[in-house]
Amino acid sequence: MDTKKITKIMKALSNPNRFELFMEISKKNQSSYEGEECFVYDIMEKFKIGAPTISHHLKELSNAELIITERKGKLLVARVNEQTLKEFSDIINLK
Amino acid sequence: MDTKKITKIMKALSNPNRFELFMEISKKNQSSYEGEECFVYDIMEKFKIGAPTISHHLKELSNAELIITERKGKLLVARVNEQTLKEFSDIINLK
DNA sequence: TCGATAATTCGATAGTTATGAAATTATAGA
DNA sequence: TCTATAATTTCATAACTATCGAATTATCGA
Repeated sequence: MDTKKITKIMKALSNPNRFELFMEISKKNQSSYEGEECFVYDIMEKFKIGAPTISHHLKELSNAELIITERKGKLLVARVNEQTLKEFSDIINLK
Repeated sequence: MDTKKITKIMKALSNPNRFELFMEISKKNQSSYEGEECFVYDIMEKFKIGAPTISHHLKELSNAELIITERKGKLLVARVNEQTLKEFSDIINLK
């Protein structure tokens, strides 16, 4: 994981709303939520920001490969990209 | 460590030049360099950016409490704030 | 196929940021 | 006190970003 990739992840998580959004997706991915799916529409209601902005933030998280999104009918399902997260935390620990 | 603090650190490390600057400071803090001090002036020559920009980046890293700076005569010494780095990596690992 | 709902795209805007040139400040040595 | 060097501050600017309203697209159910 090179500087470009790392800083892209950092930037994706540097906006408070986007960070909280990621945390929310991450939380829903926990085992305690097993079986349930993380629909962005549900999450969205927790935030005070509009749909276009959510869409923009999701794209940023997706571009940084922090999440993987998939459409289920009308709804969007998001889940954490464990691979990226692992590589990222490994690097942070090195320092 | 709350969202505001975390995202401030993320932002501080989201600029490639600033990230490399931090890594350089971090590297000089390793045990293999023990005894030597990390003078910003020395580091600066490795980067293609000017002194005012370095100054700006150092302030950002300092504001995020990622580094601690101290003046030694004409030169500036920088070292990693281990406390912040530890708290930060703990949080990244949680996710 | 039509209407409703979820999501995205487009266009605009206010705010932020990285950068450098020029000026200023701090410090050490002569 | 003068000079040279290291660092910071100030100012300007180009580029980027978060956000929203409006328009558009995708999908499902009737």
